[in-house]
Amino acid sequence: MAEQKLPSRSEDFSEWYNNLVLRAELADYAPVRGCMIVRPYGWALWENIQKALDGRFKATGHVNAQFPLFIPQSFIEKEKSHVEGFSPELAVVTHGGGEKLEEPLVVRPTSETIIGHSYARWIQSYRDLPLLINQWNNVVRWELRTKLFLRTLEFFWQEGHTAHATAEEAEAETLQMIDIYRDFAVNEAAVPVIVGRKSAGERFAGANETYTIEAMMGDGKALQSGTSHNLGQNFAKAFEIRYLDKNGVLQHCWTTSWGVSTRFIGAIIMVHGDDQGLILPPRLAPWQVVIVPIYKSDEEKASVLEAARGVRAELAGFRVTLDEREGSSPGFKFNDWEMRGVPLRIEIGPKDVAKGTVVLARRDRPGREGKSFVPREGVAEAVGRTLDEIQHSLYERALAFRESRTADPADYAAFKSAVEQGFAWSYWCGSAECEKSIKEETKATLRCVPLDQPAGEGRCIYCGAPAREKAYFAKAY
RNA sequence: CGGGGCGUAGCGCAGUUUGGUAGCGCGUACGGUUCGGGACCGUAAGGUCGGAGGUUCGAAUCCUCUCGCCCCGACCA
Repeated sequence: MAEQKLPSRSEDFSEWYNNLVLRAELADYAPVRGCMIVRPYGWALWENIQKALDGRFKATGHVNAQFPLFIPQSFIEKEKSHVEGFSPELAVVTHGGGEKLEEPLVVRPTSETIIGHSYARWIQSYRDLPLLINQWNNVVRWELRTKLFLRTLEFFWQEGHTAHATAEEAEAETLQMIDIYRDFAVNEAAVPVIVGRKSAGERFAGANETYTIEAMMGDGKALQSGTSHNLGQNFAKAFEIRYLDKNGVLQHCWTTSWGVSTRFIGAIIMVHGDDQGLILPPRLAPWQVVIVPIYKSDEEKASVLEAARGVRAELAGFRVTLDEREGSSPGFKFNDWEMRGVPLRIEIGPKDVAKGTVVLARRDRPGREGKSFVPREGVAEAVGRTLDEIQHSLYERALAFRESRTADPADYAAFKSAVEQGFAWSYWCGSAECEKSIKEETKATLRCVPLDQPAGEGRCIYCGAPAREKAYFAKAY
C-alpha cells in the first residue's frame, strides 16, 4: 500500500470510508460502473450476518426459497405505486439468444410481484396461511450515485415475503420482523438503532406502512439499516392472492415484506471504525482472535510457534487465526490486523513463553491501554470474557455517541444546527408540507417516527401547530 | 442526469502551463542483515500515460468526442 495511514475519519469521513473498504479488503470496484466485488473477507462478514439473521427467521417459522432473477415487465406494472416508485431505476433485458424479446424482462429490483404471482397460485384456503418465505439473493436498482456497500447497482440482501389471513396478523408479522432486525443490530452488530415508522413520503413503493431501524453513523448522518413493510392488500389485489376463509368466503390476503442488505456492512464500518481501520463486533467478525508470534532467533521461533499453536488449539471454540507470515515484522502485523478490525489480538513472544503468559490487545482500545498480560492457563476463558466486553463496549460507545449527537431543539434555528451534526428529535404535526419544507431548507429528512413515544404533546418544530408525534430528523445516506 | 474535481507501473503521486525517447515513493520478486508497534541495504521486474479520433516532423502534454472514479445537488436498501 502506498499510504500506510488512512485518511483521517474526522477530516474526510467519506475518503476514510472508501479507503478503508479497499484496504481492509472487504470489497473492490468492479469493471461495471456502480457495481462492487465483495472480497472473501467482506463476504465472510456477510455470511456471519446471514447466519445470525437466518437463524432468527427460521426460529419464527420462515423457510427459504429462491425466485427468478427475471420478472416479466407487465408484473411490475400491476401495482400502481410500485411501478411509479421503481420504474426510474429498473434494468430491463430486451434481447435474449440474439432475438428481441416479445416482452422485456426486468431484472428484479425486489420480488414482491413475481412472488405475488406464485402466492396467488399456491394459496387457496385459510389452511395455506400464513405463508412465510424468505430468499437470499441479489437485486438490481439503477442508482445514479453509488458508494461501496451503501448504494450499488447490484446488491445482496434477504427479502422476506409473507401472506396472512388478516390485517392484524400481517401487522404483527411486520412488527415482529422489524424487532428481529433491531435485536440483530443491537445484539450481533453492536449497532444501536431507533425503531420507527416511515412517513408517507419515505415509505416503500406499494406499502401501507414501512417500519425502519435507523442508525447513526460516525459522521452524525443516519443510515436506514433494515425495513419491514406492511403491504396491506395492495399486492394481493394486484395479483389476486386470495383464500377461502372458514365461512367459505373468498378473501384477499394481507402481505408483508422485509429486508436487510449488504448495506448493513456499511453501517458496521461507519459506526465502529476508527483511524486505524475497521473494528468488527466479535459476534460477527470473521476472525475474532488473531495470534501474532514474536521472535528473533530460530530457537525463539520454535518455542514461540509451539506456544502459539497451543493457544490456538485451546481457542478452538473461537474463530481464531495464527499469523505465521514470514518476512513481516510484528509491528506490521499489528497494524495489518487492526486495519481489518479483528477485535482481539494475542501477542506471544519469548518473554511470554518464559513467563507462561500471553498479551491480549483489544482493538477497541488502541495502544498500551488495550493491552493486558494474562496467564496462558485459562486463556480461553479470558478471551471469551474479553470478547464479550468488547461487544458490549462497542455498543455502549456507539450509543453514547448517538446520544451526544442527538438534540431536542427548542426552535427551528436550533433544529437547523442540530441536523448539521446529528439527529434532531422534534415534534412534527404530521403534514407532508412541513416535512418537505424541512428537507428543502436543511437537507435533513424525516428518518422515522419512533414506536416509543414520549407522553404528552408539543408543537411542530416547523409550523408550530399542535403535534402529538415526535420524530427523528437527520441528513441521511 | 446537472455543477465541480481527477484519470500517468499494483497503490500514492510528479511531469502537462512552454510538445522533443516516462520519473519518484511505497508495494512486488530475489539475496543478505532484521523482528515486543508499519525494519534496512543491494539487485530486478513492472507503464500502448483511461479510450477513440484529430493537429504536428514529433503528443502524457494542444483540440474534439467518449468512458470511469470522487465530491456537491435531484433519486434510493
